[in-house]
Amino acid sequence: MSPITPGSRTSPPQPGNLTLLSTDPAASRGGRATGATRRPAEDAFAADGRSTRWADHREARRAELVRIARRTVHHQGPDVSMEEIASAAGTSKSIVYRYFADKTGLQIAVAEAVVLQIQGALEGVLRVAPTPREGLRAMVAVYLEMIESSPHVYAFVTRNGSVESGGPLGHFLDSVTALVAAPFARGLTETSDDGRRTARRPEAEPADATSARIALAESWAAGAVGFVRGAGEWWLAHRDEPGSPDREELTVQVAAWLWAGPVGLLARERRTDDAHPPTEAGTQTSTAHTSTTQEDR
Amino acid sequence: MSPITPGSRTSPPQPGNLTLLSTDPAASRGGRATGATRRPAEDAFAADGRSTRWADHREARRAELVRIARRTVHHQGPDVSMEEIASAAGTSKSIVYRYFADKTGLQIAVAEAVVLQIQGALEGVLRVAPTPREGLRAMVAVYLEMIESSPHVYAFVTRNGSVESGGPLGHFLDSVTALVAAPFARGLTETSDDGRRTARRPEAEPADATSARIALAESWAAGAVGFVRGAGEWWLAHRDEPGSPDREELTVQVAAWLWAGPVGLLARERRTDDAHPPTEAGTQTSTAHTSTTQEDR
DNA sequence: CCACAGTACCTGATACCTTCGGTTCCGTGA
DNA sequence: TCACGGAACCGAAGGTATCAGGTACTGTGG
Repeated sequence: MSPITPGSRTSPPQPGNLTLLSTDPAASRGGRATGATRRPAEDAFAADGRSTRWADHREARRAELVRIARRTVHHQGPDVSMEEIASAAGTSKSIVYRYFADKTGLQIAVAEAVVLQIQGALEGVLRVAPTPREGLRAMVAVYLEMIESSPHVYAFVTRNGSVESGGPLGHFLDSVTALVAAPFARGLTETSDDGRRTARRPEAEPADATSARIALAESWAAGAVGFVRGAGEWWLAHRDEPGSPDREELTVQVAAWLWAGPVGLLARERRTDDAHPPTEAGTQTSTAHTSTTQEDR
Repeated sequence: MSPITPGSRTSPPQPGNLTLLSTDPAASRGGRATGATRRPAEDAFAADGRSTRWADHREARRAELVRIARRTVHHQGPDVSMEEIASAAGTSKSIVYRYFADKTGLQIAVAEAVVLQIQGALEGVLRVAPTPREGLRAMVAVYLEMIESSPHVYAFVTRNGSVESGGPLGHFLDSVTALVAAPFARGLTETSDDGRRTARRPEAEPADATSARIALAESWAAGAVGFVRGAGEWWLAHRDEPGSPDREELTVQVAAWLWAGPVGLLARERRTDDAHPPTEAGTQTSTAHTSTTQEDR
């Protein structure tokens, strides 16, 4: 492959922002020299053209590498080495390492691309049928479609390389969780389950209650994503066995479960008791206290 | 540590069978010389004393290594190398590799130990309060207790090394899923949600309907485990933030969600419609068909 | 105003280091 | 003779260093 000269201005610098969910601290691992730190455009000094001239080229090249990595993973499986990816890109490892700090950086970049695509698909569906019920079903559908259409990329993106990558889940699942939590948290405050606004708690809510409600939404979202993940991976492994549902059946089933669970429960308890915090502690709160693990023996 | 000579008969050879869920194909990876293949007791030849002499020593040593590995992971984190584990055991890598085929074999063995422990704790709780509702709560509680008391071991056991390890989930999650699916599948056929027997479909059910019901139970179990996993890992990462619930609150919440979801849904639809398959396809079945991923571009 | 030297950055390659999973070999002891 | 146990060894993979180019921007002298 001939070297891409910066003057050629090959492709437009990739749609929207790749920094979705940039609040994540480890997102900075994505690229070592993305330019956000040393771009002199906002600097006091005038922009040195020798520095700025590579900006869009870098972006394009990086996106290209992400694309190639994704394709390679799709074909070769999630265990591809960096050398394989580099040679698939017609270059050598050092180039890849120039754009991504390490392998998890590349993984994060691929995950961001996939999340962006999921987000797009989701928005497309929701623009057609914007009921919350349908939104949930669309999320499940999109997730399962993705998992089926490219299980290798899914595995690559889902896998968490080491512990020290911020959260315990990979960034992909984190992003998806945030994607799911946002409308749910909104619905938790504003809308009822039939889509009509009810103006719950319009004002004068203590701050800790707010954060508790947000935490509630996030924990549910994490669990819901986990549910879809678990059911999806189970299905991926068992879908050839007799009696296993096909994707659409599973989609409907999982969406129904999730819908009947938290959303319906919240709607029900809101209908009956509003001041009561939504822990639904109807049963006793005594934990098992079985002291399950004694690792230190 | 002094070498354990085979005649010493140190510890009893670990309670019950370690071959829990031995239907799993990759469970044979657990140990290269566990004896299932070359134990001469069932062989045509008479038991050679020189061979049988080591049998219990092997078992004890293996269990000891599992214990040490677990302890080491608990302290050093899930990224310990085999050499670290070996030196923690006061020996060298080759010994470890004599008892475990590879690192995932060791991982599986540790996972089996943990699952065994979870199972024991679960049975203890259920012997006290054997209602299904309480069973679900106990499962969630045990899982979250484990995840909290030793996140490193949890991470070690949960992580799936490569793709070619049978299922996409690690054996730990597979085992836990089976653990959860079993009572649920039983309850799906026999008991109602209030614990009274209803004798549903006593006979003359087509075989495919049976397998479909089993698949339904398993998919729900996989999803439920995923839900607990997702919520638990989210909680592990966010529990220090304001508004986050403590473990007991989360336990109650998650159990309520899961209970209200599938179990309540099944109970509800059983109450209304029995012949109708439990997909609850009240809404339209048209999938999104957004064709989310095009990896091959 | 313009050519030329210098500079800043990129590309691509090869060799190298380190870590770690896994294997081989050999001595030893019951 | 058999298994044990240690230590050296191997190969793969992530990641780094350094090299030789190459191209466009910048400044300065004629």
